[in-house]
Amino acid sequence: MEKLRKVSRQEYLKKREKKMLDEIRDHIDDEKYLFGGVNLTQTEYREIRYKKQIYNLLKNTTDDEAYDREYRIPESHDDHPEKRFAAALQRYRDDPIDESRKTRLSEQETWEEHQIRKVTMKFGSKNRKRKQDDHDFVFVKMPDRAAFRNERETLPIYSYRDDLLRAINDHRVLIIVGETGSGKTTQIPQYLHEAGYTAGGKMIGCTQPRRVAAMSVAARVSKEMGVKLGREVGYSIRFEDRTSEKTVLKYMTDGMLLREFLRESDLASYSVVMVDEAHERTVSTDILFGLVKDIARFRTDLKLIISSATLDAEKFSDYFDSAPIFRIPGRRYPYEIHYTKAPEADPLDAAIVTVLQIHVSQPPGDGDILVFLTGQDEIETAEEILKYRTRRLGSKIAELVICPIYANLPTELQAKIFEPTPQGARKVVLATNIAETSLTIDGIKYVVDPGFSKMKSYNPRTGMESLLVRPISKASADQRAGRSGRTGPGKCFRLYTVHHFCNDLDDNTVPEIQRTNLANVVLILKSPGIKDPHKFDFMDPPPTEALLKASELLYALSALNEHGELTKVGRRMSEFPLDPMLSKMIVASDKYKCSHEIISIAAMLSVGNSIFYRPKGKQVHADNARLNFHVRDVGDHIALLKVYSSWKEADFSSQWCYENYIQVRSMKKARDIRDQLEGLLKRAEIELISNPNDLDAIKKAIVSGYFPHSARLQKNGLYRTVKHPQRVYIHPTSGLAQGLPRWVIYRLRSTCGKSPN
DNA sequence: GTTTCATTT
Repeated sequence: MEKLRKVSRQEYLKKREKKMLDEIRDHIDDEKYLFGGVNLTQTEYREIRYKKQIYNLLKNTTDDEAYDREYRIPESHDDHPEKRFAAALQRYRDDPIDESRKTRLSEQETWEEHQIRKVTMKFGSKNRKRKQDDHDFVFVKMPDRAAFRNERETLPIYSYRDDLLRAINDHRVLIIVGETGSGKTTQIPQYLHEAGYTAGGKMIGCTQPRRVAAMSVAARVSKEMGVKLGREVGYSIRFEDRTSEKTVLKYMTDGMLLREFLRESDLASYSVVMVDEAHERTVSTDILFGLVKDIARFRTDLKLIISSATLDAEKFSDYFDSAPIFRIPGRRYPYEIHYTKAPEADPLDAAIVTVLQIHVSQPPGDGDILVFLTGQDEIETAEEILKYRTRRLGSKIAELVICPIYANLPTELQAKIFEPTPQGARKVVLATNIAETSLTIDGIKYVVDPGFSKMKSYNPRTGMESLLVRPISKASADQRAGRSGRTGPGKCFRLYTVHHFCNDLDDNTVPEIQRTNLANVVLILKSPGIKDPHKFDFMDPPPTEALLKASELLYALSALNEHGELTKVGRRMSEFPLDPMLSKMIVASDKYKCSHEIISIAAMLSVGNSIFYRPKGKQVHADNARLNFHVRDVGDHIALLKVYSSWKEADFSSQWCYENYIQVRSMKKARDIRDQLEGLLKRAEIELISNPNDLDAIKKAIVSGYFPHSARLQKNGLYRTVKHPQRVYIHPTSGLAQGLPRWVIYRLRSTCGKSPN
């Protein structure tokens, strides 16, 4: 009975999908353009063939287990952190400003003072001593050259130099465990160079997950070696290649090495590849693992170094056929960890109270406070409350300088966290995860960790990505704690219980490759001729269904043929470092003679964050400014194009951006991406043609990339996606929110929709 | 009915 119902529901869905496809055909005059030059009957035909292929694939994987593998989709947490945050935010917004609540406030005041007095009691119990990592290289001051030799020799790694070189000589793959501060990133490549691994012009490549890291480490090493940056020592990141013929030590982002691999699939110009910060498990590092492991099998002269933080060392070793592990101690200060005795009902409130407690009970000037919060909204709220409460305490306490920091904060405001704290005051830094790995702030002694962060997750069933507030992992909690006391011993206040830490938190954060849309990954894996991404040697395989979903999308975009092989279109698409739907859009623009406009749109869309600046208190002005770019119900893509061309007409002026509530940084990034895309057109055999007035042509090109994300207006005013029966609605900030066109194409988590008519 | 942690090619 149960089974029957299931099957009939599937059939029902299938029928409905077909019906919707039929309806599309009825509503669109030019049926060719909606499906990128393929008429519908053919699409249906392909769909059937593709379903068959998936069926075969599944049959070949044999075990149902693989198919049913647990998807790493975060389940809704029992106590709904999001709801709790939302409620807390609301409460605080209503709270302090309202005059009629004075009685309640004075009660709160008494309570607060009471709390502050008993501060030492509260965190007295349950200490756990931990060691602490010392320094990254990003903001290290450069001493003069004469001092370098000495300084190099005082690094912890120096005493292991000979053993290390012997181990590398004896093994093809070596796992190196060394905490930050051991000097591995700067020293190992130099040791290898001194030992002759760069003879014959071969390079030593060292990958970093972040651009700044690659740049600054290269700068540091070139100074240590006394050579000009970009000559013997260089770096290679997107938009900037500072290497030359002479370069032997090359620092680069992991994504960059991946792109290089697509051009030179045996990495012949390298004698050593060092994958640094491997524990961060970025998608690029994870793919590199598989590729590099494969290369090392036939290139016996290639040395492989995987360097990671302590926790996963055995796992890395297992993956690389029991490669030996080499441990190097770091240079650390001790830090204490304090837990709460009982769980906190309201993490934001607890964090604020803790900050005030620390501030009042500890002498000013002994160290600053770092608080980890989940996002911009929460940081802004916390800032308001803290300002309000410290103002009320007035001269009873020392000054508290509040510094918010998150990636989307305009750069000039970000600089504030690096300003030294004034005499007699204390700085409290309210940060997102950005302070966990990407930047280090001097002078932090106290860390307040409520134990949550926002995480991207991908649901392969619906093809939807979402951002959820989730408890962090143990590794992440330790990383946060380690941020205390870079300058001396520190303290970390965890706003949860020891029990929660030990029993509820995962050991490690789920690797990104298991919670992301894999379309791009599959396209990359297809290009060098890896026959089956399902058989790719992932260290942590992504869910089978996510891979299938990705292949299915690429097939629909005609990047793969019915045998799962890369087509000509697919090859042209893979030239672009973009999401496949955007790449397809560009490839299609060749046909519609509007590549000039489409690459602008693609660049604007692929700037990670929003182009529009919407500061608190000025939302109305910002929204009005944005409306200037929407001419009637023309769609948000066209609006983005207008933003870009207006900026260009204004000579790329920053002033213009301020006047129009546009993020300068995002626009500059869009311009960089656009320039790069323009350069790549030739490789993909696309002509650069401008056709700014034919909006229909532009829309057609967009649709041929984005048709898998189309949704149709229903009678009740909501939209329903075509591919999966999923209810969606247009974000109120979209230019289409009022018009409600019959059809839209959409981009998830974003303010973009557009009508195809 | 009003958003979005962090990265990267």
